[in-house]
Amino acid sequence: MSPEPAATTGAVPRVTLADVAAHAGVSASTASLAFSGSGPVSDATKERVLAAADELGYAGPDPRARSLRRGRSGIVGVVLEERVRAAFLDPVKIQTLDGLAEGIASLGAGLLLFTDSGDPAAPVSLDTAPVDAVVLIGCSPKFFRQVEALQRRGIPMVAIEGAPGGDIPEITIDNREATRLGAEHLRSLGHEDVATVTLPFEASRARGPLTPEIESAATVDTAVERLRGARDVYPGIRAQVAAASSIEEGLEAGRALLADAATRPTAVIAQSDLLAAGVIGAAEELGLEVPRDLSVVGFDGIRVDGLQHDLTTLVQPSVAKGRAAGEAVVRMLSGQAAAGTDFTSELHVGETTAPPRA
Amino acid sequence: MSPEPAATTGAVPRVTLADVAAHAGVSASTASLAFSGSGPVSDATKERVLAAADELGYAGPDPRARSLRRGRSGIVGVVLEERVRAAFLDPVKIQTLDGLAEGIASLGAGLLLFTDSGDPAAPVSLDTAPVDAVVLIGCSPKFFRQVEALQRRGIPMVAIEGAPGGDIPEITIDNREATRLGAEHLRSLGHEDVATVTLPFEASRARGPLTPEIESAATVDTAVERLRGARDVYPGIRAQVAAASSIEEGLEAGRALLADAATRPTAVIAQSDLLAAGVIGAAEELGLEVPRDLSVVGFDGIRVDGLQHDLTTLVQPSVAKGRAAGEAVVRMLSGQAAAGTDFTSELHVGETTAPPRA
DNA sequence: TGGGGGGCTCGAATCGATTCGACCGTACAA
DNA sequence: TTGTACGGTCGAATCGATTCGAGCCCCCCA
Repeated sequence: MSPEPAATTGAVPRVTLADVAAHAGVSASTASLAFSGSGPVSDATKERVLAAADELGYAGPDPRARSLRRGRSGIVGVVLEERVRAAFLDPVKIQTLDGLAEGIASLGAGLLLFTDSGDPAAPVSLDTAPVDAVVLIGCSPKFFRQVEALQRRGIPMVAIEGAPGGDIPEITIDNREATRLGAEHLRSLGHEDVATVTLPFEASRARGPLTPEIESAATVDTAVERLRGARDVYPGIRAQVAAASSIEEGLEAGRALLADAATRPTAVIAQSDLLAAGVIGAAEELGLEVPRDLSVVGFDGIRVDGLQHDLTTLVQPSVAKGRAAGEAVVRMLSGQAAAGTDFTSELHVGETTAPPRA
Repeated sequence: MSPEPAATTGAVPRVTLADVAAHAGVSASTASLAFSGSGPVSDATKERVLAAADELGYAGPDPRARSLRRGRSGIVGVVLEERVRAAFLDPVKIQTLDGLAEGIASLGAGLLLFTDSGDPAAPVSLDTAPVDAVVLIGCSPKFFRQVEALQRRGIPMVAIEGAPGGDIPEITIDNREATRLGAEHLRSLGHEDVATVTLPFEASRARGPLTPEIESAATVDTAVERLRGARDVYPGIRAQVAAASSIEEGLEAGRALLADAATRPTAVIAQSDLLAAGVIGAAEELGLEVPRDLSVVGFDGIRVDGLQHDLTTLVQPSVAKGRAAGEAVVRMLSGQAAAGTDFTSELHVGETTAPPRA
């Protein structure tokens, strides 16, 4: 389009605001005012500056310089402690992220993803990134070092489901109480022999029956709390640990629990809807009908893509959690204090639970 | 831990490198050297500086200032033209993102997510963010204005599947040829009556039979190219447009195509594996057996969570695409030119295709 | 006609760190 | 002993924009 000789990539002589100002015959300060819009600049001047910018091919103020001066970068960091691939397989996390994006919308900030593992030798980490605030989603205490550094720098932080340590507002849900609700629902239907499929208890993500060792080495509160809730009603409940929250893992766990007709439970409490969908799949493989032969309770209240059943589940406000975190961030950035929030989940009784077969 | 009187959030008097230097009794330049590590600084001095930093609670160089001076922010922007929620429902995009993260690993950069829609009034947009490079994933030409601004600023860009305009290296796959391969596979099996389920043709995402109007208004190359490939073999192929790439949508489309036994095709080419899974589901609802009564070909080669079949599909290198984009970015940032890449997909013959029923 | 009050514009300081070239002293080689 | 080379340190310039306070000019009103 432009008649310029298409500069080679790399050695572009950058145009600065000062150049534009000179070209327009005004001072740099005036030019700056013209760009930021609101300042007291006459329309004529503003136009002249804009025209000069256009002529010189100026693309607007350099974000780096602007952020240094303003002290704000317009970026909110999100820490996920998993690789991208793993993190985004979980619909709840995605919804939470979506809510977060909504919550910080008023900031007009972007979300900077961190999926590193807290490795202090990582090339870029939380503490070398120009973030205005940080939201930790499901993070373990191993981030403590970085969290501390950010606190020293006065960068607001909020945690969603996970205790990274430090004095950080936490957005949580009633994992234990909610699961208890689900368990009570099963008991009220008459179930006595109930099993549970749990989320991973720690980052290594082993799969198999729950052992005391696994339980005592737990770093993921969510799994622990939901298990507690189940135990509140069924103290000796049999538990099978999944390696992740997925249908696939639910299938595995379901097969393990249901294979033996003699020890087969009449109901399963899955710690996530994906796991529940897998358990249902496993039941169907074995020719069992849900809920006639097996009741299944999930957790999350997401719509599992492709699942035909209306799942009985504990609907948690996953989007709201993200939004609350976002709003807390906004509040903290405006200098106010922010407290955490504890959300409650609701039992949705669908068509996957029924009284046990007589 | 520290005996300081826990400053209130908000009004933290920030410690700067200059303060640290003064406290350590060295100049700011030396202190800087001590932090960046590699400079010629005696061990004694370095230690002294670090100790001073520790005493003062200095959390390391301010990323904003550093990025201004260095001209690099350590951030790579990713544009998705959808909301977070929608973008991450697509496993291919996630894998691509994962590959991208891998590809830029050597930069040690974070990924800054943009999901805005190219709205020029959006508060934060691509051109006000401190990014070193930008990767556009599946973006339409409506980003042109911003793309232009970034080019003026000399910020390297790479596009994956999508033509945002401008002179940008593109990472693509052989959508047309690959689909043709799948179609030829069906023809070689003897199929004559084949239908296809397509991805959306534009952002509005209407659902239903493909009409010439929809086709001529298309902005999504992927859908168009894959349709062409199918037509290369079956010129008059009946097409049903899905509103998104999901099992749910595949179910809908499958029902529409298969409902009427009289017009029922013997095979379906789905433009994604999720759609294929849905079509299979729809077939099973109708009591059809795959592949005996219906052959189904997918596209992507992802593992559909929960799908029991070994899907016949066109396996595309989704992770490699991301990685290639990442590597191109790295190359461009080091001043070299980078060209696009056209990847090829491979036909994986699974258990969802067979000769049509005699 | 003089004084007051806006509306615009400008100069200069500032954000915080990095980096280049200069400088200094010491140790080693000639 | 003188020259040289080098490791270590420092000053000052620089990155590019924002912002505060001062100053200027013009208009309006008394």
